Amino acid sequence: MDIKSFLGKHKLRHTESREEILSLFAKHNAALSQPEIEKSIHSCDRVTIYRTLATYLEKGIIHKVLDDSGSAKYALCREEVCRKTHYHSHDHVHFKCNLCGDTTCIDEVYVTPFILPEGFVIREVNVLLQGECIKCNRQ
Amino acid sequence: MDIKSFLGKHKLRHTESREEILSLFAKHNAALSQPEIEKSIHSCDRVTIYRTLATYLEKGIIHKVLDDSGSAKYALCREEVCRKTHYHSHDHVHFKCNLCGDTTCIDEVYVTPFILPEGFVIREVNVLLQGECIKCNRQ
DNA sequence: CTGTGTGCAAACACTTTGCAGGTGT
DNA sequence: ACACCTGCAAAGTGTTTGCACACAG
Repeated sequence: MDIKSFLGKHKLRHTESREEILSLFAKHNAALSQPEIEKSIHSCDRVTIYRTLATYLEKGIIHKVLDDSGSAKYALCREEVCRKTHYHSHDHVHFKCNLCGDTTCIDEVYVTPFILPEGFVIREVNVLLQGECIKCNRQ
Repeated sequence: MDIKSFLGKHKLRHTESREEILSLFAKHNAALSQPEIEKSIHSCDRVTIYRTLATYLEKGIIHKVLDDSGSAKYALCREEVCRKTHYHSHDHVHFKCNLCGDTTCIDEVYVTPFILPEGFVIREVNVLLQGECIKCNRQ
């Protein structure tokens, strides 16, 4: 899918920074943080990366991924997920490998709904599994 | 339970900072971050709080609580939980209220085991539910 | 007395903000 | 042409480290 028209669909201007950051997300399977993006992309300023992430987050193009690494990580929203519900319900599982450090979205795993005591309202569900991923286990 | 002997049991010296920080955790139901502890305790240095948290974490007295607030939060381990398994398996649910900002441990809710594709090994399960808590909903 | 804990200073890492100038449409 | 995007500088916030001194056991 063409990035230029994708950005247009979200009423965003097509710029080099946005193109590069978005295609970096598309290439990478794992969630990315600003510091990680900065290491891969040298053509734009650090602040631009922060602002682009904020913009993409606002437009529902990426979502925040919980992580204990100290810096916020983000991952591309699957088109289907974003279309399904208006309130971004990213109720899928994230897996963080303690060996390679990658955090990836696992879409195949079903999250059993949580039942809380009456009075609680759940708006968002975040599941982070930590352990060793299939890639590291094979090496 | 007496804090002095509790610390002794973990082979830790009894000091004023440790006493204060531990009793703050005991008093509070919600998870605490270093900045929050610093606001409550003025008798010790900021760095001492970080180091005490690191020590308690190492000894399994507290555990890390996932949160999107930008600063790491910690909560007391329930005695029973820590005794049950040697590898701290804090497979309980955390609930963060978007109104009051408190993150609390919900021990009553059962977490259905997650089944991942072969090759993945799960060492830790973290569930963070976000929404509105019972306290805020009633006001 | 000895090893551990603490305070202070400083550095480091991540993130946000203001402003002037550049660019996409 | 205009609104929006970017770079630079600076400041704000959270966290770690080194070293000398203090104190618990």
